[in-house]
Amino acid sequence: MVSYEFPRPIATVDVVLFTVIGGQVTEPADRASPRDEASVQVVLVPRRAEPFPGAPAIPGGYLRIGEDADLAAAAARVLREKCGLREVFLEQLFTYSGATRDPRDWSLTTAYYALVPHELLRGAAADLVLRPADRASGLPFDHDRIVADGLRRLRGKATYTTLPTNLLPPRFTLSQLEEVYEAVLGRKVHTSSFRRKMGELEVRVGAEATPFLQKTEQSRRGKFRPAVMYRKATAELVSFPQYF
Amino acid sequence: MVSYEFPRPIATVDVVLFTVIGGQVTEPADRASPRDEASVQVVLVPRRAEPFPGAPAIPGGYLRIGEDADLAAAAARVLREKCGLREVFLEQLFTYSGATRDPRDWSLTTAYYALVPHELLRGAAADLVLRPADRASGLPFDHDRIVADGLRRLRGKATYTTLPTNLLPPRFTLSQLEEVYEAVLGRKVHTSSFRRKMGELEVRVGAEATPFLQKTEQSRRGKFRPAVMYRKATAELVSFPQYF
DNA sequence: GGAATAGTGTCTCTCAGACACTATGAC
DNA sequence: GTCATAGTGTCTGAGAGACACTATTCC
Repeated sequence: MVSYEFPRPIATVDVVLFTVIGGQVTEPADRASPRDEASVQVVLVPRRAEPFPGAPAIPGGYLRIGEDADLAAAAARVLREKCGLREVFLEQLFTYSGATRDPRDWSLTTAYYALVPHELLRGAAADLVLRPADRASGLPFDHDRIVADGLRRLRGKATYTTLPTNLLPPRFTLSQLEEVYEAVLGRKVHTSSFRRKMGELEVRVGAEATPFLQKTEQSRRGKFRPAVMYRKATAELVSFPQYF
Repeated sequence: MVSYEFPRPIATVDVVLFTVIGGQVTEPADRASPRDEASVQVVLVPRRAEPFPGAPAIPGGYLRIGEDADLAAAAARVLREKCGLREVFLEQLFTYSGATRDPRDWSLTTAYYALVPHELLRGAAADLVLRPADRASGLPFDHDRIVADGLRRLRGKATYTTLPTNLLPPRFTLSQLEEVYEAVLGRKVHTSSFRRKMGELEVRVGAEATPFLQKTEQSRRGKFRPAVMYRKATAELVSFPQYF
């Protein structure tokens, strides 16, 4: 039997890009203000094309089968072209589809979510818009739902993995890490328990186990007691033995 | 700016269908043999079309944009047409893509995984092939990887949700439920702890909480002590407060 | 010294793991 | 009674939650 070809749908990719601002995460070390809370933001880009030109939307675009090796490569290209970002954490979220979600034709979009430390955004594209991730609504297409799903995934994985470390630069303090977790989870964590669990977390490198968090010689200096800066032992996601 | 149309990829859906056989799950109540372990099986269908005609593969097919409302509907149609199944648990797994995964063209397939009690398979299509899910290999395309990913998802969700209940008929005993969890997780669980956690599990129905497992008047009779049969309070997935 | 943040020590209480125990029905 | 499965009671040990405490820096 010869394979019969069916009409093909529109195929696109969309990226929910998250970052964290506020608190100790982005403030200069010498800031004087009392601690304000860090918050998760979603990065939007004004649409250039029809439909909805000008409306802030999550970055996305057509799959280019002559150019993209696979969907992940297409998502990375979108981040590069629309946000000026390279080498950020990127993971597939969900594929949304349907006869009516795009006014033009039956369409299918594979959504990815990405995490970026805020400092990397500052040198990137100029037309980026930040919105609090839990209050993003009124976006075109089904982007409201995609953002909500991405945030849910981020929250879920934050409870048992080191995923939120990807929202910080390579060197960070434990206070910053705690703030990022609190921003993502939407609640305070117990400082002592948090440090205990983080400090006990190990990662296998071949046969031997090494601590996931490695002390560096650097410290972050501000108006008060300096904080030790840590780096990750691996870029991989690491799971906690138990929940938070 | 007028939207420029790019060439579209092949779009298909594939379904990893799991079931559990053996042990108390499928044996007749009066069987005399000593308990053999239950095991997770993946359901395969011999391919009818090129490429790889005749080879057992996970059921799949072209997306039909004139017929399918969305990808989930396409997956449900595939289960109906190729396996004779309706109304089984079905959830999106991952979208696989690339220029080379299908010899014909740049292709994209959204994989779903589905769970079915074995008794529903007996009245279904005749050409179905069962394979132990953890030893399925040599399948066409990238189906080996898709099955492995589906099994990993099933295992992962089994540790914190009631997902494996979908591998049992509407009425089941706690022993059967334990066997299904053991088959999925690939290890024994502690009977006492398992029953304690299952028994304590509650589900919110509006404002009030009711037990997830509801006793029925029926009991499952065999050669030995009869077992109380339970039913689920809800078809929804329920999460445990903690891990197993 | 005070203010503010960084970081630690330790108690408690919950709950999963362990396992011995009882219960029921066919024979 | 025995056999086999169904189902329970209870101890314990690990570890998250709670919170008081100490440490370091700038002023």
